[in-house]
Amino acid sequence: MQKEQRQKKILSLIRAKRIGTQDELKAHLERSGVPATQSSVSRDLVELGIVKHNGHYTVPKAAMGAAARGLLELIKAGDALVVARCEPGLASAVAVEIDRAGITEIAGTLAGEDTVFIAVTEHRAQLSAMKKIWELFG
Amino acid sequence: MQKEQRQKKILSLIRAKRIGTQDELKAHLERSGVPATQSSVSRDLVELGIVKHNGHYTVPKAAMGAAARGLLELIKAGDALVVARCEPGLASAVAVEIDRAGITEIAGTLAGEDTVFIAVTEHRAQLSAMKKIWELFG
DNA sequence: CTCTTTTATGCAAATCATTTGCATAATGTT
DNA sequence: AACATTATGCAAATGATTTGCATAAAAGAG
Repeated sequence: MQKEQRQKKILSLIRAKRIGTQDELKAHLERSGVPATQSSVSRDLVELGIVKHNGHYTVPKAAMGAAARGLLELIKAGDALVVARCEPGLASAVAVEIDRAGITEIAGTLAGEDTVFIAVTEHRAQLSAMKKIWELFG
Repeated sequence: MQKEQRQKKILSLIRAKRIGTQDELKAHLERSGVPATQSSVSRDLVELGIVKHNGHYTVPKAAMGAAARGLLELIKAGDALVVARCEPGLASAVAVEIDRAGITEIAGTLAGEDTVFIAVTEHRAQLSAMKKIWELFG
């Protein structure tokens, strides 16, 4: 699936350069080895909440919501574990928020200082749990 | 998708009647117009956390004895992990009790606030470890 | 222990959902 | 208006989940 990778690249490109059109963005993406079409770029921008302001695209605060609440990244670990990296000291807060969401495919969470282990019930649940967590913090 | 509907029916059937085998359950489902196979029923029962007790299936509720000592539920997580959900603050106590029991298929435990991760040595040990833990607290 | 019954699971096919690109419509700019 | 840019309906491609079959594993009976 290209989507996730493409959207990450879009975020970093837009933070780094001043980009004025979707075709320009498409060109940059292709130059960094990520295929793209204008259609997909258009849909990505909506999903990421990126808006055009003064003639160029910018990442709004909303897209940084997860980091603001401590969640930095989610990493798959084996078949039934997801590791959440957090800002130092915020792992418990992140874990509590995840627990409260009552996501059924999550078997349980264990928080350290800046890391949360999130056990999912089975492999097929791993991806959807990750999606739901991102939504929670989005 | 049949799955959701089938699982709902399974829950109500099991609460209403005394059902002893998966084939029996399959027959009841089909009589109420929901197609089913033993395979699917088997997988549904796991997903719903339904367990056979005294020769018939029941919707699980944490045994009183277990709850009194903090253990609320046991959940399989992937191949070699079991997650124990506990009353807030009692996870360490539960973990200590499990450790003391010296269950050989348990490789180790890690307790948080209300969650214990229980690593088992191999997949085939997962179910029997869960049984032994329930016995411990039952 | 062996035989029988019951339950679990690897695998491939079927089903269902998401993502994509194309064509083109809508919108904005000059 | 003419041109540039962005959005969207739709069908095809891709990916994920669910299912049934066949059979393995486990539990139970004798």
